[in-house]
Amino acid sequence: MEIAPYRTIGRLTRYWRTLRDLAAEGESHIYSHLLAAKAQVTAAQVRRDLMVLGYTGTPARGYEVKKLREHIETFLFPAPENQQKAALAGVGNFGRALLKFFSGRRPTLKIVASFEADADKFDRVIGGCRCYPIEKAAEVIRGQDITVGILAVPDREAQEVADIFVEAGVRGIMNFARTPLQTPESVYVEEIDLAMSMDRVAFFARQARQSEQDAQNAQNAQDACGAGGGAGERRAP
Amino acid sequence: MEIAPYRTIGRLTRYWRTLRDLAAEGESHIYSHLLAAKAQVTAAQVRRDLMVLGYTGTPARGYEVKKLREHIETFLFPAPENQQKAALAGVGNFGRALLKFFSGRRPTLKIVASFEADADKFDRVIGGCRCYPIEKAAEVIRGQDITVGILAVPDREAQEVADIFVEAGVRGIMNFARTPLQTPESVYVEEIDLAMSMDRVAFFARQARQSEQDAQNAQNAQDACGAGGGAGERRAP
DNA sequence: TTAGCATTGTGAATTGATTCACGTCGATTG
DNA sequence: CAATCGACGTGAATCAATTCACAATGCTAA
Repeated sequence: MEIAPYRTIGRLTRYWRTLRDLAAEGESHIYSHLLAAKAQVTAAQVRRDLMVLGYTGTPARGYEVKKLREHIETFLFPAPENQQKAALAGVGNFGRALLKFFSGRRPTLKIVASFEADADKFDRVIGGCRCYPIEKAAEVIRGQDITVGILAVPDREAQEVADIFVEAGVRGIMNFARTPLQTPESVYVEEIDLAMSMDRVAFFARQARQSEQDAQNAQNAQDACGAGGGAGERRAP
Repeated sequence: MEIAPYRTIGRLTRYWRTLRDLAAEGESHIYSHLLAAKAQVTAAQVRRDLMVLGYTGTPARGYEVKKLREHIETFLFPAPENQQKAALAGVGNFGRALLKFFSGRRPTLKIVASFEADADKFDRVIGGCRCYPIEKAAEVIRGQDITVGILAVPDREAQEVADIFVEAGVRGIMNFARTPLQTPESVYVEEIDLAMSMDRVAFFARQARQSEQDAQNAQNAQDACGAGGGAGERRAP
């Protein structure tokens, strides 16, 4: 079941984008360390990641941009004729922004339907796709063979909608609600908890500030009185 | 510098939310395995995470909801009087949605300013905070002592804005652009690459579908001809 | 008062991902 | 044509995070 570590899959899409840009700039070859620099990882990481593809570069020229890109595409994306489809639940502020954000942009996955509990929004076309009442979800998902679901509903509704989606055949979910979902083993869930990310950023930012200030204070203390305490840092004489 | 593994910090905010809900329901105590169930992790994980707090429960009653919550607050959040402030760059569809999403909701961190390159938006109040031209960013950030930045600008501008932010004193960044940022060691960056997440969800969804279909086909093949091949699954007689 | 029990806190083991380090290869150069 | 060089692929080592497993704890009930 595990074809490749999940972080590798993520990085491959970044490499793919970089290769697209490189191709646009007319580059024909690239070395692992240059690709690494552009993706902010180490060269060894790149080489390790690319092992899953079965494609190999040459020591002299590195990787062929065109070929490597094709291999990543073959590995990551379905053939265009069976493009995957996604549906979004919850057409609030955030849901609408997601619809606009993803519309057009992703050639590999298309959002083809949205669902809402609020009757005001039914049948309107928002962000390029029709909005159905949530009761029709199972029907639409089965009818259009939708495999990916995006949950932008209020926290308390997330699990319920997820259950409907999974039952109807969805096998991958992006969950923007802050309630971690319970789903069968076979369903992949990407939890995107922005409030959590925010708290974490705030925490580490505060810590960085703190340690800068501490360093500053230590500096001042040292400047003020020549004889430092027992536990302080050592400076060159 | 490393006070706790970064994943632990993230989970602590989830525990905190759960504790808030539990308190609202009038629960006074909770066991690690129940907290774990609500946060979708293992009991051992919860206990390990809580070690960083220095608070300890009792074998008989588990953790006191009120006290544990307070300890997490003390650990994660600054005192109310020096609440942290954040600024958002890029007031497009997505930026606006983020402003609305975070406004009010986060007591621990407040978005107090937004920045834009597009002159049409200057001075308007969007999502509860004033929109400044990006040129004023350094000044506003220093003036208001903003420590956290949220980047919702187009990919190619992200690095440039990040540099301005960091120079002005920002020490934590949420980056919604798909270009990984280069920043000094001391700045914490949370890369939120939605396109990457989307690709990954699509990939694993496809894989799950595939393996279900394979299983289905294997099943049909077995049903059709009684004598299975050498490598097939065994079924109970 | 004591035995029994479920739970905590944590050292040790495990798992999974990343990095190291080196044998190999193919181009280039003198 | 042989020597040199730099980059690739990958087994092994390292590092970080999670899970295991068990001694210690303090309640409950007889």
